[in-house]
Amino acid sequence: MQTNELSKSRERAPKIRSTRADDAYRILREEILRGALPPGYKLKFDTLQTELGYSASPLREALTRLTSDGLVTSEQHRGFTVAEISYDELEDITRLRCLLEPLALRESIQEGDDGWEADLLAAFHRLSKIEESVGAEPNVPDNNWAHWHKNFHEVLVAACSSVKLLQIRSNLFEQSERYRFLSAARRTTNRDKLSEHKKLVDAALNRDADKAAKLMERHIMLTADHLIDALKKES
Amino acid sequence: MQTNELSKSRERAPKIRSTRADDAYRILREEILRGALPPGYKLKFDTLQTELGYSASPLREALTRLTSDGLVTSEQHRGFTVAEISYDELEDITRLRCLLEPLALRESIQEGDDGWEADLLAAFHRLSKIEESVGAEPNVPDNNWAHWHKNFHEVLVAACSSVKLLQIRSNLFEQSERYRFLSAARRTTNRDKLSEHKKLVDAALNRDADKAAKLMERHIMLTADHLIDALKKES
DNA sequence: GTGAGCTATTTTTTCGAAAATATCCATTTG
DNA sequence: CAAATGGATATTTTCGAAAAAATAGCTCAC
Repeated sequence: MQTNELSKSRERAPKIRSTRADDAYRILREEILRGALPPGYKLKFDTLQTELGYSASPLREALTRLTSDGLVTSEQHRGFTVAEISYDELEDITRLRCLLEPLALRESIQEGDDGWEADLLAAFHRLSKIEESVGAEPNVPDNNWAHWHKNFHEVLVAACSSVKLLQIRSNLFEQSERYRFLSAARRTTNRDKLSEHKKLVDAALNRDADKAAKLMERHIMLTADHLIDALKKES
Repeated sequence: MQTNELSKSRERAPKIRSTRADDAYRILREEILRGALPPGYKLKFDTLQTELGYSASPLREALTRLTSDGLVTSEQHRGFTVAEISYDELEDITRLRCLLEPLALRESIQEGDDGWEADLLAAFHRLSKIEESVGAEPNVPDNNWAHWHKNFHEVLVAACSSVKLLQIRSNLFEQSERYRFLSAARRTTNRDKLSEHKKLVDAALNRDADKAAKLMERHIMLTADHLIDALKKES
């Protein structure tokens, strides 16, 4: 049990204490997103408990949350399973993203201040640096790239004032992410995302909401098309 | 919904038992929706445990789910609280509903078959019967009315094929419901909702998606305006 | 051979108590 | 007097085991 070490480190910096349920949630989400826990995989408490070192209560809370996120399904008295994937669902998610993501972007562009512009430039810079270095090996689903890509898209819409819209957007983005990871191994072509992102930044900073919205929609559609292609090659 | 028939069939085949966490979830959601547990109320485990008779684990799961639903907030190591309400949030919810609810309705009208038409007529019938009997006492937030009203709106969009859209819609509807209940005690005027619902049914059965969508948007806006008026009278 | 019923086993769910953390309040200290 | 200290209390979170339910395996009747 890590209780000893944990409580020691907590003594030093007592402010930031995450619960074990939180940690379990993050870990499981990661593993599901990147396909380490594949669709349909039965999430047994016994296994998870011994493998992750968390007891049933925090695990159960984590799985409950993931169920709300749409990454896990649950049946009464039958436990939890990693959610299945399907073309239909990917299309469904994509369609909604095409509607909501541009909407959030429009508002963000309208409301964003100097701080937002700065954040956006910073986020783009980080992303492009990663993209350069990863560019050589396109087939490796790089952890860092995913992180900064997500961050970039989050900053892009961050100035939007609709909390609910941002929540929904974030959840849909996350679900798309899983499809990306699941098709990443089979991905062959690597389109020039950097320039797509660059164009988004330019439009945003020029406060050209119409253009930005259009670019965003195309960006999402292109990504989804790639995913569908990749998934089809498998089957 | 067909909850009655379903539960009856469950009695015969005693296989399907709900978990205590499920029950706790439903109970707490009800109480929060109708304001018995008011915004800002601290949800202490000790109290809930003795009052509802559930132990910590199922309660915790219920509260976690309600947090995802936006009815409860939680802070690490600080437990759970009934979510606060605000004009801003109500506006936010309303705006999104005005966007998504008509969209779902359009698709439902496009895809709905004969069975859907029948369900819709049935749902409207039940609602109008309730509405007649409740009409005399407009200020009583009647449990049954809320149930059949929710059911009516659910059936309206039920033929929409986008699972995610329906999930989001349902969640936003639920959050609006809380505002309705919270303002119900202070409600004075009682507009003619029955005719609004009637018009929706007619447009839907005539497959006039444009008209139905417009009616729906107006319906949501009117409701929200009433709520805001009612809430303002309080402060 | 098939399938209904029964038992053993596995797995989920729930409980009651222990551990970890936050909160409160009195007291001290600068 | 304000802020820091420390200990008592309240509360949340987690654990380990018991209870409840599902699943698998087996027997036996037909």
